[in-house]
Amino acid sequence: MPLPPASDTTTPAESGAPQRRSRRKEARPGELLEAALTLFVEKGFAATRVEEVAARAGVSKGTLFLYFPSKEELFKAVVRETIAGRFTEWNEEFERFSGDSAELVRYCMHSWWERIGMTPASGITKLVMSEAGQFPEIAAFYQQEVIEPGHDLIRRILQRGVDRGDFRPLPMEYAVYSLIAPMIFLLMWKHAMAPCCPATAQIDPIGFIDAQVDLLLAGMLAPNTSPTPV
Amino acid sequence: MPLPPASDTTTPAESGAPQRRSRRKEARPGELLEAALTLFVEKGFAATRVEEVAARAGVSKGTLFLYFPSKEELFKAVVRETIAGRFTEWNEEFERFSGDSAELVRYCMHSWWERIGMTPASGITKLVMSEAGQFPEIAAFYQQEVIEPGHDLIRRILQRGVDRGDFRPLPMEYAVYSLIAPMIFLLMWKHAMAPCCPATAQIDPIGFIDAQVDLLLAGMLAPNTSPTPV
Amino acid sequence: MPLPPASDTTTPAESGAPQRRSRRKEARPGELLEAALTLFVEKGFAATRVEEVAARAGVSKGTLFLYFPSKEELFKAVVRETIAGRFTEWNEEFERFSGDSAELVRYCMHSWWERIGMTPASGITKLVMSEAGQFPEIAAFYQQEVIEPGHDLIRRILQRGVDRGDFRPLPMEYAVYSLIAPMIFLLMWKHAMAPCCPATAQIDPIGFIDAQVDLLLAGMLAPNTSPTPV
Amino acid sequence: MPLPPASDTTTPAESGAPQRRSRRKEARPGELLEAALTLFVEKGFAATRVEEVAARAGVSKGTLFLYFPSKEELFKAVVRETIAGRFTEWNEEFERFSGDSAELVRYCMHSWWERIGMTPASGITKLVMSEAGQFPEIAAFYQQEVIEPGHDLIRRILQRGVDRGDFRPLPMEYAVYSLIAPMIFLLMWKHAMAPCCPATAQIDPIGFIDAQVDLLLAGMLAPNTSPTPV
DNA sequence: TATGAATGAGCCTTCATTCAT
DNA sequence: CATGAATGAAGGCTCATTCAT
Repeated sequence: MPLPPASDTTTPAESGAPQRRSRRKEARPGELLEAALTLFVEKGFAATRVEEVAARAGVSKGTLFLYFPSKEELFKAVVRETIAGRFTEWNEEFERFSGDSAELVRYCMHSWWERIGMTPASGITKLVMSEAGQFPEIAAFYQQEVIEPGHDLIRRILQRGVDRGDFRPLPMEYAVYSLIAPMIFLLMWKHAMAPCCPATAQIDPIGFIDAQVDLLLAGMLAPNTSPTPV
Repeated sequence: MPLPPASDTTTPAESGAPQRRSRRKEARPGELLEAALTLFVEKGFAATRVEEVAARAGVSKGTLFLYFPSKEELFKAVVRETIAGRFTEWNEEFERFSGDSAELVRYCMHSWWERIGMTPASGITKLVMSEAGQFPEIAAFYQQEVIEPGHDLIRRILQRGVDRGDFRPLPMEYAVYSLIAPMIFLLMWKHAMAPCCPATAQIDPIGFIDAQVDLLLAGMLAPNTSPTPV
Repeated sequence: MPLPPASDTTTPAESGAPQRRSRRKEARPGELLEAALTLFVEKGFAATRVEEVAARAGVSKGTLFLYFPSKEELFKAVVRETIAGRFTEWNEEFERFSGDSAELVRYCMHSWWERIGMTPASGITKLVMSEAGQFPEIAAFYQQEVIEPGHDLIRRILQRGVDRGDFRPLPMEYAVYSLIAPMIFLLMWKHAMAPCCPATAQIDPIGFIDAQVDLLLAGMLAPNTSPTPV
Repeated sequence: MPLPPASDTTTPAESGAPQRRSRRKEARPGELLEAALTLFVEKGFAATRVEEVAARAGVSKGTLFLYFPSKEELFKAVVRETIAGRFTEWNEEFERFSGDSAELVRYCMHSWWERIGMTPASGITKLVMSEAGQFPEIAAFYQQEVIEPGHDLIRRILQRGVDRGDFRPLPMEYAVYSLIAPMIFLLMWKHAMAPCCPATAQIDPIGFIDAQVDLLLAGMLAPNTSPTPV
């Protein structure tokens, strides 16, 4: 995973002496991208000031422009960085998987939650969707680099299920979205609505995912297969 | 309903001779809200200039501030006005419905598409989710006025199905989202990604809804119930 | 003359009540152009802040951008405005002139000094030459709209002298510059060096012009013509 | 002369094997001044970035500030270094000259063109005039070190002509400018307008100088002297 | 009420200058 | 000496908001 796993919200450079003008050319872009990710997700693109991003990364405004030629390019870099090359790994896992397709589906969904959904990277999708109108280019890029591969991976998983006789025949072009929709929904919920909603309206992600998988599998499983409980 | 029924994109010619140049004063706020809705949905809150909104409504920038004290208040008014009181009508329809629960579910989803999903009103949801971070109060309001009632309506529909023996027992707190998620997804897709995606990646809404309903019903129907074809 | 004759250095809006937010749409561009002319000439393009220009014109920074989309366009407008349509007038004067060519030449030079050289408009030439590297487009425009017409007018004057037998045959392509060069020199001197030079090094423009004309005419006059004293 | 005689545009290879990578420390300031001269002339003071100057001199930005405390001081140094002590040489040539004054004038002008006008050093004059408003002190310095001596040299040449009876009596204070003006004009033209003008508007320097000299001499020569052809 | 000229705070971006290495 | 990463003040430009008409 490109983002350091544990540095979610804290300021990155808090080790030892707080020396001004520290020279960390290698580390800077990463720190800036991380700060930008957090702030963009939190406040949106327009409402985030580059100065805030710089401050959160522990550098001055000018330094940011040393690494990214503009706020827009910073945004693009955030998107690119956060999603880069995650699918190779997943495709391989899928190829290696030898068990029941229902289990594979459930594993996939949980795995997505752990690696994307619950990490700050999940904010990226929300971000892209929110700002797509302003950055069609970024949206198209995201579609190509994330949605399309994800779509294909899920399609292959379902097709495997059908081919193995685990699942009954499915209308692939739409069935794929039966798995994607709950994830997108969860993510939008988490980033958009959850912070504004009362405790009673919160959603437990694990429960949510399990329930969606249960219901979908119940609809997809081949007739004489025994259902897969959680 | 706050939006005049026939005024999807053009200014309505409500009375016989609409007198091109007669400015109907009472209509002003409505025209401004409509213009604002369209532009906010299209470009987001920050990227929409009040001058554009005014121009699209056919008035001057100053006039806008005569009706709305600030851009933020305009935004809030757009959301408030656009989403009010749609559920009374739907609740009544639900109460009157006497057929099979599967049919009811399908009818609900299609009805949603026709009355919300395919109209500009659908943009509101996209808008609220995109700007929730900036307008928590509006998001909470939306949660209260739209999500909560919608949630309840769907819950009652599902409960009715279970009570009538149409559906097998369902984990209500999550099952509701099985219907909501595809709608939210469709709507975000339509407003965010679709405009940036190639023709091959487009989604046919009717096909999409039917497929989701099929699969979900297949998972929800009571064991010995005959399935509901499209 | 496009520039109001008497308002060279003073702030323009100093009549009666200093009411803020005065609405003077017609007057604004002129006031701004005048302020810009003065400041650009005085400090150069880069060293002049738009805010200063606005302040000198008695308006706020924002107002300037209401009339000129950018500092660069303001600069271009200054150049265009200051030189617009001066040559039609001069061409007509030339056509009407019926006297001796030597007198015509002398009249021309003095006339140039009175109408351009001694007015703030003269700063424009200095400005264009100084900033030509940065604004090739402006320089080309100036060449077309000012230098070329001026060149042609002088050429016709000289040709008239030769044709009438007032002057001996002249190498036109270069002789024209014999008149242009002293003007340009005087102007560069006035705007660049004069302010920095001791009193002993100052040049009296009238004396300078007369002396140049005397010497040049002495070289140009046809052999048997009696010389034209000052 | 401050500029190494052969280093007009390229880095000089003074010693036999110049050792591409051996950084001759003593040469640094010279290389920087040369780079700065070129860029300042080309783009003006404000539009030239110190980083560019450093890059062109093959050093880092920091190094530049090791030799010059500020951009302004760099500018002043460029002017100071480039123009110093050229007149001793010329004064000597003048003292040695024994021929006709008309020839001396023509020689002078051509000599100026070859040693200054056509070399990058000519850019200095353009530079000083363009930036005089920003650097009055530099302009005064230039006046003292270049204009004044040049002025005096020309005055002596003309006086010699008058004294020898080669020229008719001349109003010295202005006649001097009859020779200076064409040079300044040529130089401004070359550096400011020429790069922006169409081929038809270009000026051939040699032709220009000869024509100016011809005309001026025709006006200055004593009545019974035979004219000096090119 | 409606207008649109005017305002000015705010933001992105540049670049001369500094300084730890 | 040399480097180049880092700084931060400054300036162009935008746009929500005000207000005289």
